[in-house]
Amino acid sequence: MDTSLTQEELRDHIIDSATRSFEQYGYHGSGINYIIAQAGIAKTTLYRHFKTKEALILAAIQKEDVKFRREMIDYVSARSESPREQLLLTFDFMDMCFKHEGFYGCIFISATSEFSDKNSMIFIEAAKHKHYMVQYFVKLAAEAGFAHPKEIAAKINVLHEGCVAVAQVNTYDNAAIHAKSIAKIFLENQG
Amino acid sequence: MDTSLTQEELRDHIIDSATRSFEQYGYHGSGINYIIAQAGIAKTTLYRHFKTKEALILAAIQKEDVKFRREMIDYVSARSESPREQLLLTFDFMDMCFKHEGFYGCIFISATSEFSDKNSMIFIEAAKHKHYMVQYFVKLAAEAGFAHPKEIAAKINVLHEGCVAVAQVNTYDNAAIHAKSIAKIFLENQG
DNA sequence: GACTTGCGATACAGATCTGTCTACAATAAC
DNA sequence: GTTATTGTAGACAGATCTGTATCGCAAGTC
Repeated sequence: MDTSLTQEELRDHIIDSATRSFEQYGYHGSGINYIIAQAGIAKTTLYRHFKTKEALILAAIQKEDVKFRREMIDYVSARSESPREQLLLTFDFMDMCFKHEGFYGCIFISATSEFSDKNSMIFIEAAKHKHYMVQYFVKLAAEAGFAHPKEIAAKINVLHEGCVAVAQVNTYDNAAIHAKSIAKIFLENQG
Repeated sequence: MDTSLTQEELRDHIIDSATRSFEQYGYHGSGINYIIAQAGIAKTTLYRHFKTKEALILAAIQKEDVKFRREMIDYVSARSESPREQLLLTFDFMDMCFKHEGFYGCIFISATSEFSDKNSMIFIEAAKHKHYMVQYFVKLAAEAGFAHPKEIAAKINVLHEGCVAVAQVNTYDNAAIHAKSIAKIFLENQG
């Protein structure tokens, strides 16, 4: 690295750099040597902060979970106070994500693809993120006064996952906008 | 292998065996040695049929594309002659897929995750499958008489991708049934 | 019966992977 | 000044990966 960083900052820098690599090349496709080259650090440094590659992956997933949800919540909270509106605004947030250069898909879905053993730590952490996402949708649906917030949330979640997958394959498909318009129609038909 | 197979049958057997491995462990996670052990063949045999691992992956993707779409079309065609009904029946087909033991997610999405370079043959072949899927939805939507079949198809596609991703993380979520009920409401509101 | 073809088994080459080790520099604490 | 800590640089071990080469066997063809 270049200039003075605290241990915490350096650790974050390693995670961020590794995350970009995981996004682009997947977990198995991202070698330790490549990761440290991208981060500009020595191998010793990486292994001082993370005992194994799996520990690095877990840290990356956990950090991305917190970051993604915080950014999403900030985005929608800044634009509306209505829970129902917020449910729909999450799709605008997704749309913004897709247009970012460096978007290659959902690293949590990728994690469950590459580590399909449902007892593995990596699968569990990735699934945890998806669970938190649904919980957030449940909260908004309940606040919006829908009769069956869990069901609403599960369906909003299907639309979210769907637009991510479509955007991953076909970047310029307005997948999030499509998902939003479906969500709108769907919510309007819930009474 | 055990008994007499034609070259074509053996080739198919290798592809099927490799596909199961790719589904469970991903492409980078499936080593050649593991694949041949699972297939019960010699390494020489594999490399006689496929020049490289990439060629094997491409063959697996192409075969799965044809197989999946044929099975889906057969499934819905056998159950209804109404294009509109068929659009909805695709979700029942997905539900059936998810309940199969050995379902680990969509190998086409996994392919685009692990090989994100949009110029790579693997990405292109995987994207081709998704394109064929949308084409099929367009055809059904047009036959059903919807005014904007392409838009309908794109949205049905979002629901498809969504329920696959949800099912991959949480197998017992009735994701396909949720997607179907959204699709139903959505189609009813298209006039 | 000789020859060809396809497959199994396995040794092997060469690359790459994860993770450890040693050596050295810079900085802060005492 | 000494010592502990944290970093860089990179050699290295050992495993694993892709792909090739060699050998033997079985079956079909001439």
